[in-house]
Amino acid sequence: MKTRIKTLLADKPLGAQVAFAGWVRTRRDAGAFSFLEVGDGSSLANLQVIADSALGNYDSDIKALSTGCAVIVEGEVKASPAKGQEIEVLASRVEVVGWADPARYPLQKKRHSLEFLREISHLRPRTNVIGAVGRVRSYLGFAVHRFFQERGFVQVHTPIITTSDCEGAGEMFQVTSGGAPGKGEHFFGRPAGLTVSGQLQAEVYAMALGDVYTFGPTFRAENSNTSRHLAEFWMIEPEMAFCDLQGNMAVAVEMLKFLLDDLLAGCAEDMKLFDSFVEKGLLDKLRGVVEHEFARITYSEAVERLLASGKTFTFPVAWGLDLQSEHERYLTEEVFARPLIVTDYPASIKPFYMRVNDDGKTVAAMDILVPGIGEIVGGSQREERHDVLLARMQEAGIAIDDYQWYLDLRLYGSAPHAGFGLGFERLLQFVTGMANIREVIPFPRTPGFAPC
RNA sequence: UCCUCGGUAGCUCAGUCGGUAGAGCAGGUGGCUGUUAACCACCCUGUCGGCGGUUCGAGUCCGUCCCGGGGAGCCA
Repeated sequence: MKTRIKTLLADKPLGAQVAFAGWVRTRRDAGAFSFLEVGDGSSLANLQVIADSALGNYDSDIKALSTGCAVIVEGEVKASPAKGQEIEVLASRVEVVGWADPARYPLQKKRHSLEFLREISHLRPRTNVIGAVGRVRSYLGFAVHRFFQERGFVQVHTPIITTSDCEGAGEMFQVTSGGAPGKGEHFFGRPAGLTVSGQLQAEVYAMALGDVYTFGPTFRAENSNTSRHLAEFWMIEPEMAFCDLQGNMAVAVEMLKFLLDDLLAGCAEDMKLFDSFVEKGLLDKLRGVVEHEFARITYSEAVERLLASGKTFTFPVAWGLDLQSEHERYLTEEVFARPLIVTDYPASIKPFYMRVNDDGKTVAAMDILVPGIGEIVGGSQREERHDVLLARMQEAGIAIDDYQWYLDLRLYGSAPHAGFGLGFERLLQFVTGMANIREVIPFPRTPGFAPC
């Protein structure tokens, strides 16, 4: 019976005979035996194995072990007499099941640059930091589902292939059958693409099931080459019926605090690694977000603040112009030094589906900005009035015929509703401190890059 | 896509005024040690990102393309 190293390190079953399997991180030889550091991916920490020279395969196998080799170990758990680890396993058997030729294996015991590791995305999860990201990503993804499920939200699997663009959400990848016979020019009878957002379809289910959410992959064919953009990324999009902008913000803030708090408790070991080696002060930063209120200002107030700041910005500040990265960073990093919610943007710079405020000039939109990343959440109350929505769509040049289904939601039992989108990888960047988004998704897809 | 800085050994980098390339680590061999990124000695390692140009001669200068870092735009 194989036991996970995480379990052995937590339970410390001194005197017990155990069996486990993993990959050798390092081998150090001492006179009559060798130290093997073995990890199985279940935790950041490895388990030290004492392999005595009396073992039958000591000279043939154990002395030849190197970083990356796969082994199955059986032995007795003992208290370690030396510093660095509490327990170790005195091996009665070490079976090598997979060699890793040290002359060719790219991973060394040393640190590697993240850029180099990206070139070997099939091997990089074996490193401490990328392995930790993998565990944290999994934990956080499950926490997202827990947050919504515990509050009665219903998950909706919105389509990956879609025929409706979500205006303002960037370029779509085109989907074709590559000339597969029998369906004419278009497999679906019309042009189709990969989804850029599940929001519009989520609204359909919100108007039937109440509170819903999507959590799935999203695709953008933008030629974006930055540390914050991917061509394929995962988005969390709740959509709530009978909900206004205030309720929307409340859910977004509660969700962020829940996720951070849960992660700090549930991934303490990995989070400590990020705090020590990736972003100093990360844990304090995250605790601060959990414990403090988010700052809130309207777009109009933000413009006033920027104009009154006396700062010289590269891009102009004026009511009606969108806030640039430098403006958002100044507000969230310098003025407030904590997460900041900016609301009520000019209608002219926001998509058609956002609800027009009574002033006729602004919409019930909200962006949550966080220090270091910028925009992490974007949401709004949706326009529920058929006539207003139709006018906005015509104004925006939307092909009305393609969106009758969306307009129908406002024709039959329309209700106020609201929702937001959260970029899962942006959140992971924020919680791990990883500077480049390519490090927080297992297989990053960027322009010109998709090796496997 | 734009601005900017880079691409030299498996990795991280140095390479002066244009004169045919070096260090540390990794790897190999041997030694030593309850070791912790072990240590000591010796040995091996190159399409200097690709293509083209200038030159007696290019890692070095010029052009162009590809890739990466940082910043920006677009956005999540």
